[in-house]
Amino acid sequence: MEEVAISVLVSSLNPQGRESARDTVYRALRHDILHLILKPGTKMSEQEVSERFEVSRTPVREVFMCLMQDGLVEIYPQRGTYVSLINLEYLEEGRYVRELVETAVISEAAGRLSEDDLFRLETTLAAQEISCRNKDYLRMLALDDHFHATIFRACGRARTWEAVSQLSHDFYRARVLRLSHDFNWDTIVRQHYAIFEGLRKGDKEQVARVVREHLRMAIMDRERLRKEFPDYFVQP
Amino acid sequence: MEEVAISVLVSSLNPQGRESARDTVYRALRHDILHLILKPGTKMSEQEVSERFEVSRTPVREVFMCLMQDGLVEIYPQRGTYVSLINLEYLEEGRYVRELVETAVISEAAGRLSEDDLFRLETTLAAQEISCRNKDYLRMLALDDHFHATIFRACGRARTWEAVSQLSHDFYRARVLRLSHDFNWDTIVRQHYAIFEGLRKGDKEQVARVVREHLRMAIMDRERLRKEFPDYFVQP
DNA sequence: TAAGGTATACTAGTATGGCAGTTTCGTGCT
DNA sequence: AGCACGAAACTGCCATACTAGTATACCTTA
Repeated sequence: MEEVAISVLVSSLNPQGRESARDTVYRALRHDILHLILKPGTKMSEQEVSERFEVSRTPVREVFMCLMQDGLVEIYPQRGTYVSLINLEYLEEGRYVRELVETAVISEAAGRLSEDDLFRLETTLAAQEISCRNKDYLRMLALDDHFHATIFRACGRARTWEAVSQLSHDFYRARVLRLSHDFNWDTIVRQHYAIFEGLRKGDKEQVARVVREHLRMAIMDRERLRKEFPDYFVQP
Repeated sequence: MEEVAISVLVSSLNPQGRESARDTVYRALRHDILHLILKPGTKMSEQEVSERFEVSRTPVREVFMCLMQDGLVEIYPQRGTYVSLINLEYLEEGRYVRELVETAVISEAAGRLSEDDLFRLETTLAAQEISCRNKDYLRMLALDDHFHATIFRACGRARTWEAVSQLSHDFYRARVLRLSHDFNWDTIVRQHYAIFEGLRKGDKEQVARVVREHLRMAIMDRERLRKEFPDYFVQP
């Protein structure tokens, strides 16, 4: 059921439907990095990955390049490729831009969504409630992003969402990191409902306010995170 | 003297200083596509490119991948790779996001720039006046971007600028296209001066207003462009 | 024992060849 | 003349071999 997140992330790889070895490896590694299965700072050898996926080094190499462009790995020629560390400055930058763009886009969307769009959002909300009850946090995270992505797409801003997401990789990883701890997803679901209602009623003020609140809530205690996982972060 | 633009564009390819064959080809092709030397819709064969740059097909392949991620080419497996057409929707989307982000960032920057930053901006302005007098339009374009990039970088938002630029490739190509026609760069330089003054005085209102005006001015007559270069654009 | 230099085992970068699709164009048949 | 078929010439995809640069462990030497 990871497809919710993945379909958003990859999408633009192959104009046709077919999936190359490259796409497979790219999806897998990207997923593993974003979900901290591959921990920041880990060394990734082309050889090792090519053996794990049973492909040659060529597609792996290309995947590494893409991941570097995404800012997810760093390649040091003749030395090695490493999962990039989480950069708190990048994190804040991503969050800031997202707040900026999303409040604007969502105000624009208020009252303009089609019945179809609203249905999609409501369905996602239902899924969120279930996942929340089951304490399936990773799926919650995916659905959270899916909710926001749907709104962007509904206003014809799919590319904007992708660009903003691109900038928010460290934000995402930090959110995953925080999952191991507490955190009340109830609040998030409630906020989503508030956004949904605001969108339906067309209340620009409300949706902008809630979204801002929603994203600011995600400003977690960074120092604590850094204390707890010191070698996951770049030192300032 | 293209370095002004290029250094901004590439930057993050190689953590070290050295440049691989891949980087060279990437830079060159990217430049050629953005400046319409390679026209939208052109077929690009791996073979042809590898011969032109006297490298093997492997780095060329990798460059094609990167360009696809940038949205500058489209790869159809077993058929060919083509320079992507300009999409007016993407163009407007890029312009919209840029307006949104840049007005916010620049208001934030007002009154907070260091002497060093202001000096850099003023130097760029001087260069612009010269290029304007010489009617060196391509350099004007590069300097225009450089001016804005400098502001972003000065507020520690370099990555934001890159992400926004990424989204603005079609916007950029359209600007290049328009260069062949009229257009009063004087106005642009004057606006830049106004921005500069506003930044120095710390007048948030002024800079935001001018930037918005500045970017809206770039809303060119799209229909005319499409009429004139019909096969450069995707049909809606 | 400690320091320095060298050999070796890595790394990523590049070149090349073979494969499997797709397109194109020429040939032969109707 | 027009249409269908097939061969050939592309395309990108992947595997493999080789090059060159880097880190490290070990051995030599002072």
